[in-house]
This record gives sequence, structure tokens and C-alpha cells, in this order.
Amino acid sequence: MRGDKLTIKEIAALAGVSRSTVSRVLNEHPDVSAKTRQQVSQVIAETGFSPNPIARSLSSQKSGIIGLAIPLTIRSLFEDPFFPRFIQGISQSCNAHDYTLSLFLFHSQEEEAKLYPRIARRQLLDGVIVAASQSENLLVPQLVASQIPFVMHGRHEDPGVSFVQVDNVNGATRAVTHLIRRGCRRIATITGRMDSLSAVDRKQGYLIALWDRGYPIDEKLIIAGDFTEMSGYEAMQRLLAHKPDAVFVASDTMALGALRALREAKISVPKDIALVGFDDLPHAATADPPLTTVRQPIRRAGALAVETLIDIMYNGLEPTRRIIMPTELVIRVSCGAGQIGQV
Amino acid sequence: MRGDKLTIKEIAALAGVSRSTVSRVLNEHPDVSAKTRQQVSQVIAETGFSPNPIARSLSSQKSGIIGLAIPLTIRSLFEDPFFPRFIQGISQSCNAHDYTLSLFLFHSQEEEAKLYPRIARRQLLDGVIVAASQSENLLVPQLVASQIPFVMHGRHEDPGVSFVQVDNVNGATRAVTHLIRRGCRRIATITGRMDSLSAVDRKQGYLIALWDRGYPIDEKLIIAGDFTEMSGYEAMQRLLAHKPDAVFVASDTMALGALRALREAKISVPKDIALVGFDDLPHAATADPPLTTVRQPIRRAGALAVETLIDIMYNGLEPTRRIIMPTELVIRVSCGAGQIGQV
DNA sequence: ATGAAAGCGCTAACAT
DNA sequence: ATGTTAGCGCTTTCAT
Repeated sequence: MRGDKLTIKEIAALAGVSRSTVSRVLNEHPDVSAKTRQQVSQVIAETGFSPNPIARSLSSQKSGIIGLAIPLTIRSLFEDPFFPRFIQGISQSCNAHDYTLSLFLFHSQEEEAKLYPRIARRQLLDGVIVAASQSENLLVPQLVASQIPFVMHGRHEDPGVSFVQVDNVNGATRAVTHLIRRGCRRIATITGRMDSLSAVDRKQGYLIALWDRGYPIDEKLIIAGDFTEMSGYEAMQRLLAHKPDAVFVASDTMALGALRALREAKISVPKDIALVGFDDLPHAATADPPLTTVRQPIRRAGALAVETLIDIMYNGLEPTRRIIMPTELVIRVSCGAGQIGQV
Repeated sequence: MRGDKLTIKEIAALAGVSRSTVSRVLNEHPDVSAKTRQQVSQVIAETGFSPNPIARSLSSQKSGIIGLAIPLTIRSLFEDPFFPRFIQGISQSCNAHDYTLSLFLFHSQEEEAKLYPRIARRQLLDGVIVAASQSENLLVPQLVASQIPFVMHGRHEDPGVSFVQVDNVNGATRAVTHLIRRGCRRIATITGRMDSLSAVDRKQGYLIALWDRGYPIDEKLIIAGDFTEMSGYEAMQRLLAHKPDAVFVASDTMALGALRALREAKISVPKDIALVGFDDLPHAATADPPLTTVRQPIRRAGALAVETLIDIMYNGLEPTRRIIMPTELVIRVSCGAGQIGQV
């Protein structure tokens, strides 16, 4: 019953067939008679045998392992509930498709320099998912050069790079448009770091909403944070001097910081200032007041990244897959709510 | 320059030596003359060759891969900033020791049933780190049976199981003792789920502190949460009826929920009720009021789990390693502060 | 439909 | 100190 040290050879002997036949049964190859298949399957079941994945990989030139690479600059995200959910989506999809997930985090440039080549070399990994960070990523060129299947989470300029992305621009535009419809006139924004494409896109969405309505852009009402709670807090404090009547904050975590600053300054939300966040993390609903926010399908994006990667692994790098997922505006109290309805 | 499709054979030919010699250089085997070593190294550097990890694994019977298994019931933890940090610690240590990390999350019992045997079979993984969840874990017996090196994060009853753990009992005792010293008399606690050993231990620590001072135990002042913010909120609401003057909450996330309930009830912290959390997550410092809490070395625990595992892989399963890490009481405002000093 | 045999790329005795 | 050789456990032609 202990299938540990068994090999395909023993199974073959026990079932009275050749090793090739056992292999065929294992791989659900059609050219096996029903009778033989049944015999072999029985032995496999009885012994609890399972083929050695390493040997299988060497022979088939496929490891069954997908890598998830999270470059250095994303680190701050790792303090955010965003990341666990993303990984959950990826993991779940890997399990469903019988892939093993390997996680590569980088804590220094030395680690990046050392590990990037290993990841890019198509030896251990069948494919890679890369969490987008700075545009001038060092990993992507190596991935491209090695021809290994990979997808980015977050958009990428390079026309040959496939990605799965949430529609940050549109999500932001809808959030700000909602504020405009509710009558806000001086709408500020707290952005993420501009080396993050989603931060850039959310800011872009903010600008588009204002342009569309012919609102003036006031640079003083645009302040950069870095996606941490503290940066949201500080940005809000600075914003106060310019008397905004609404703020679109590029992440819920920063919005929580902004809320804290407003609470300290005894400014009422949404009466004095309306607030909208981005992400719809669990904390958004329980914030005081509950946070209106742009929900993005985080887990789903992770799962879709895996599915897209598998598609590429099976069907080739071309054409470039560029998947953009919709967001949803979740209206709660902090925007001065009252259901105008989903925008 | 493209080292991708190169094998040890080509390198041997280019360097004018045998494959074994190349292998020896690769593995830093001493029996190679300085001259030969230099020649071979040169070729390796010039070609950018790196050995195929799969082939190496098959031959050496070592994969260089460590698995991190996170059973089903821990899922709620994944909503917590706890987990990312733990994984960071693990990843960093894996990188430092040249191990690849594979992540196994389970989203259903079917997945567990399917994947546990694969994890336990010592084929793909050289060792496993298991995040403790329920005591009656299904994975551990399989791990024990297969003789694969593994460590738990969190204590385990089985005398043969190695683990790395934070001293939850002592951390809780110190927190509650601090409240007692500050003059609190009706000290309540919001616990985690009792199928979590750390929740059990933190409750135990609470009880010990009261016993030590001869304080009575009032069952009404002990309410179970489940480590979510919402459960802290609800537990606090129920606690209000019994007029506690202090609450020891078994996690910062739940403490944030408790704070929310108190804010809604217009009860002042720490004036009317003192509060102490556990974890020292980033949100604790920025809570309103800043949360006194028991800091646990999460990243360090992850790193230590890896180091302990590697120790076991090299030196054998015996003796059982049982590592207990100290906590630190971080005094802020919510406990009615004023530095009495670190307790 | 099944078996025989040749690898996959490396490591590790064993021999010299 | 270096080379020769036999695997590691599986997949996959190529025969039959």
C-alpha cells in the first residue's frame, strides 16, 4: 500500500505489461485496450502508486510548474490585502489545472539579478506570471528573449507581451463622474506611485472624467501617495489647505488613511468632503463611514492570468493576449451616497 | 551566449574535459585542479550555461524545492496582513539558501484530498512547512508516515513533530498583566476560533494572568470571535452589556472591529474601556486611538521555519525541534497608556 | 494494441 | 585529479 518507492517498472511487473503500457495508462493515451487499462489502473489504485513528477518532467520537458514572480517595487502591495487575494485566485486556478505554483519574491536587487535568469530559462518553469511594477522591468526582456510563455498582471507597452489587467482608467472615470453627478465641484485625487501603471491609469481616469465634463484641472488637487495607509493620511492633510469637496483615492488602504486624517481634523465625511476609494477590500465596507469604492475582481484576475498563461503554453505566444477586466462602482456612504444607481 | 539549450555535454566538449569534471565544478567538489576548474568556469561564464534543475533533481534525488502548505481553515488568515509577512520571511530565507518555494493553498476538501498525498510523497518536495490550523489535521499524519522533513508553524501535540511558534501564552499574559497593573478590574477577552491553537494559547495566557493575581474568571467576559474584523465588532457589542473596563483582543484585526463598535457606542478608549490587541500589524499604530498590542516576529518566524526545515533535511528528523519565539508588548494609547514601561 | 529501446541531462560510484 | 559508466524514473518513437 505504500506507493512511495514504487516505480513504473514495478507496476508493469505487477500488472504483467510493459512499462510503456503503464505510461500510456498514466497519460490517458487512447491506444490501450479497455481490459489492459483496467488491469493496470487496478494495480495503480491498489498500490497507491503515483509517478515521479521529476522523472516525468525530465522526459517530457514539461515541469508542470508555473512561476509567480513579484518584483521588488511591488513590495508595498504585499502589505495590502490585495496580494493574498490575487495569489488565492492564481493558486485556485493552478490547482484546477493541475499545475504546481512556485512563488518568487525579491527582497533586493542582488536577488533579482540572481534569480531572474533562472526564472527566464525554460527549465524549471513551464510558464511565468509577472506582477507588473515599474515599466522598466528587468525581468520582462529576459522572459521575452527566452521565449518562455508568460503573462503580466497589469498592462505592458511592449506589443509582444500578453497581460491581464483591470480597467483602471474606466473604473476611476466612473468614480469621479459619480462625484460630479452628486454635485461635487472641487474634486481632488490621491494617486499611487507613478511607477505603477495602475496608479497612472487611475489618475488618467480621474483626468478624463473632469475633461469630459469640462471641469478645470487644478494641479494642487492632485497629490501622490504610495499606496500605504500613512501616505493617504499625509496626502489628505496636505489636501485640506486647498479645500476640496471630494477626493478620489487610488486605493482603499490610502482612503482609510485619508479618513483618519479627516477624522482628526473633525471634518465630516461625506457632509463636508465626499470620498471614493479603489479596490473594495473588506475594510472598505466596515470603514467609518462605509467607503464608496471601485471594486476590482482581484481573485478572478489571478485565475484569468493562469488560464491565459496555459492558453499560451498550449497554443503559442502569438497572438498577444490582452485581457481587460471591468470594474464595478460600489456605492456606500462616503461619497454622499443616496443611490443614484450604479453609474 | 544563449545558455538555454546547452547541456553539460557541450560544456565538457568546449572545455576539453569530461562531463563528470564539469559536474564537479558545478557542485564545487574539491577534487578538481585549480587550472581545470578555472577553464571550465570560464566556459560556463562565457556560454551562460546553467545546469538543468530537473535533470539534476532526478539524478541527485533532491529537488531543491520547499513546499508551503496552508490548510483550508487558515483561509481567514489570508485576509489578514499576517500572511503576506509570513510568506515574505519564508521566501527570503528560501532565496538565501537557494531553495525554490512552492505554495499550496487549498480551497476545498476535495483539493486537500487530492493534493495532500502529492505533497507528502517525497518526490517533488525536499521538505514542507505547514501552517497549523485545526488540531486534527489530515496532512500531518501523511507527512509523518512518509518520513518527509517538515515543520509546523504553530505548536503541535505530536511529540515527533517539529515546529516554530510564537509564545502566545506569555504574550497574552503580559498584555493582561499590564491591564491589571493599570488598575483594570473587569478585564474581558475576545478570542479567536478555538480550533486555532494560537487562539487557545492566547486565551490561556489571559486566564493565567487573572489567576496569578487572584482575579475571578467571569465566563461572560470571554467571547469567541473568528479573527475577522467583523467578529471583533460583534463580540465587542455583546461584551458591552457586561460592562468590562478592559478587553484583551486576540488579534489586531479583531481589535479594530472592537474599536469600531466602541466608537459607534460612543464609548471612549481608553478612558471608559482599555484595549489591547495582538500582532502589531501596521494598522495597529494608525488606529484611533493607536492600539497597544503584542508584537510577534512574523517574518522572523517564517525565516526560522525555513532554517529549521533545512536543518532537519540535513541532519535528520530527530531530535524534534521545538522553537518558541518571544513576543513584545508594544504600549500605545488604547490601554490607557502612560509608560509604566515594558512589562 | 503492445513491447523494446533510446533517450531526457545530470550525478556519483568506480576505475585509473 | 580525471574519465568511464551506470543509473535516476519516466516518455516516446519505432517496431511488431
